[in-house]
Amino acid sequence: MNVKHSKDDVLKVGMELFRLNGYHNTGTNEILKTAGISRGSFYNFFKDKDDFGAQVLDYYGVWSTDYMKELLLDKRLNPRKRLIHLFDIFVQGYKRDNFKWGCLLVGMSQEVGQINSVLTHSCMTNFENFIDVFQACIEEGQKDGTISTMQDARGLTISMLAMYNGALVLMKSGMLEEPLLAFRKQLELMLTP
Amino acid sequence: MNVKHSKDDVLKVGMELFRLNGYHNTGTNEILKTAGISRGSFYNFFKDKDDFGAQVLDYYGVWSTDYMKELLLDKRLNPRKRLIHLFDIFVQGYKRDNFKWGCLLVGMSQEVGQINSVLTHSCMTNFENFIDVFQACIEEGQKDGTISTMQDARGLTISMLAMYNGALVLMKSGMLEEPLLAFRKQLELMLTP
DNA sequence: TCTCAATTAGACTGATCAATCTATTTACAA
DNA sequence: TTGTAAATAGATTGATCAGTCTAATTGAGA
Repeated sequence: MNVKHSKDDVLKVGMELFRLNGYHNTGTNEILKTAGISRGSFYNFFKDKDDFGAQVLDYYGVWSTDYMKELLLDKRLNPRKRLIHLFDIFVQGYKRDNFKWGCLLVGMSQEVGQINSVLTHSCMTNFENFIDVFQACIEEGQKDGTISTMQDARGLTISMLAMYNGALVLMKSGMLEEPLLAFRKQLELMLTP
Repeated sequence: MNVKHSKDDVLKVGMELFRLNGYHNTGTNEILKTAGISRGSFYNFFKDKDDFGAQVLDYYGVWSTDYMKELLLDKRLNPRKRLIHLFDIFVQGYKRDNFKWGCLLVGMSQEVGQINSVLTHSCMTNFENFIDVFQACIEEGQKDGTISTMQDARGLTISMLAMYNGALVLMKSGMLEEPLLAFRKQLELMLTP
């Protein structure tokens, strides 16, 4: 027990550094130092930095969707309220940490050149997973009448996540809470039937 | 006339490369080679890469807002139709180039670590300029009744731009046209009174 | 035409990058 | 306890990075 430097610990460090400072802006030395492991261990765990990056993306994806599913499957609230509650919690979290965290998928997908990279593909796969989780909740809400049917479930899901991602972009650019509040307001409008 | 290698030419090259492949992922050598100038000229024009990056951001900001103003001040359409027309043209443009371009502000703001960078500040300033341009149009539409007043002008503007930025993120991640279409549909819903 | 400062060319520098390599330690099975 | 493979340490490597430096070229004013 108490395995000090497991692979997951390094992935967590990578996730945090990449979210804070970007992928290319974070060197392997910083990762090694922060995680407290040696270069030998790192390259024993991961083929190269891109492989590490892809595994960090998946780690982030699983870490996020696990938490989201927990909230989006909570039958004590109707689907619309579940969504609003989830985003409220997310916004709270960003605020608590002074808006320093970005979304890893957003950051890396923009940073990585599009052709020929493992990372681009990994970003899209994880985005699609996000969409699936939210879409299920929205479909449920559209069926029981608690969510607007003005746009089909997938379109509404993508619009909603796009607006959320964009709000995070503005937040991290220095606008802090304002875009999150605007999103919060518009979210309610777009979900309400 | 026909000044081959003006400062603006280099800025344009930087804008394109940064939009395609990101800031840290684009080396000065690639910029020099693409623009066809020497290292000496580059460092005669720009103090360092960050200074170049900041000027590229401003170049992109002016280049964009000039075009947006042209469409958003076109009195032949009502404000709501102006906005929809503008985004339709933007979407058309991205499609024409196979969705390879991202938004420079989105990309760079996520890529650059937040503390102590000229670039972060430059991103926010340019975002604020974008917001001002759109907000004026939305205010006009809210006054003449062609745009929804469910959210105040600034909040609605930020929501709209957030959703657009987020759609571009998803587009560049490999989802191509789908997020743009979802945005297009939701845009109409959120603007209509 | 001459002068001199501004611009440009491109070799060069030191720092830093991802990645490799060898030696050593650890963990575990026999 | 011993044998062996996996895991780890960390010095090292070559490539590439941003940025500097000196020499050559250009262009405008006298």
